[in-house]
Amino acid sequence: MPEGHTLHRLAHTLDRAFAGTTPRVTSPQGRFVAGAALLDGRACEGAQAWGKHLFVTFVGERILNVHLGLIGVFDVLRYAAGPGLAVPAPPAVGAVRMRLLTDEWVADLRGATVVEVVTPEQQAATLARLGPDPLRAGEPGQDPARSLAKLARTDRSIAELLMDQSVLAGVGNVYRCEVLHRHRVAPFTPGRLVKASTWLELWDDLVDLMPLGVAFGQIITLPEQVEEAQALLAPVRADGEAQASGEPAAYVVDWQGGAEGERGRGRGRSKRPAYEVVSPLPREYAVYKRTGEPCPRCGARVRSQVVAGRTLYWCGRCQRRR
DNA sequence: GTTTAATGGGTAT
DNA sequence: TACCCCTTAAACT
Repeated sequence: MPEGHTLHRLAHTLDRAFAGTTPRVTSPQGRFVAGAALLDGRACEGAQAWGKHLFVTFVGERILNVHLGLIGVFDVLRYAAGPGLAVPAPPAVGAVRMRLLTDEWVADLRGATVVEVVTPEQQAATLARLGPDPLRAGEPGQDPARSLAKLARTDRSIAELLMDQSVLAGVGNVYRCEVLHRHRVAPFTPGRLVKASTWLELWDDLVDLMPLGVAFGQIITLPEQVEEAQALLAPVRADGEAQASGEPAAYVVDWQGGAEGERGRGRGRSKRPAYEVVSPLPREYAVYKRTGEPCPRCGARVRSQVVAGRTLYWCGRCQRRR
């Protein structure tokens, strides 16, 4: 279920699980056997995400590149309470393209559109094609002003531009619908008519919102939920130990929630292991997937339309073009 | 048992 | 704009 927040959370979890270890790398399903052999038995140096692209680096400049696409899933589970306990690894269920395994952690990848081993040069080429990532705001090159020149000379709609990863990296269909609604932006406004200030407001909002998505493992955009999520994070952010550890504070909730690693209620013959992310917040949105229902702000019916193969949702009244 | 939808994106037309 | 790839599970028959 991948927008940028999913990949950044995953990068962090994989980094915590495998950096500094030498995992076994296999392809139970058999479609990544050659690639897995290139990584098997090599020490893992770490994992990072840019937009929706995930990279796991191994010694010898071998980099695992994963893109989950629409339906890809990368399940990371701590199946043993500690290293060296000789707990049997869980069986690979379903179409597991690649498995990373230590005596403590297992990570199963399914359904991804891109799984390949790349060189640092190839990684750089991929990154060069990406626009700024709100989850990397403040880092060199991650500047929303970069996108303004593109906006100024295109008739493509703002809804389309938000999904263009070379304009903005990491936003997908849910974040685009919701952030446009939050700012009352008419989705079909051509890029050249979007004010620079509006673009920067959208960016700033995503910079605030997306870390909540990372921290809670779900997209949070309803104003009251954003407030609640920020309140839940506040004490964690203030935690001295977390600060000292150098971890991005927004990730810390995942320690306390024990998100990955808690076994949930299995449903019999499921093709995926059943562990659940524990989140205090129900999955609710203002407009996404709410066609015909009332806009939570003005009560008008939410509209939807397929745009270039993706369903766009918006409120016809408060996002009316002016 | 079969069809469909899902928070993506590439390539052909 | 259409079609293709990846996989699962819920919603249909």
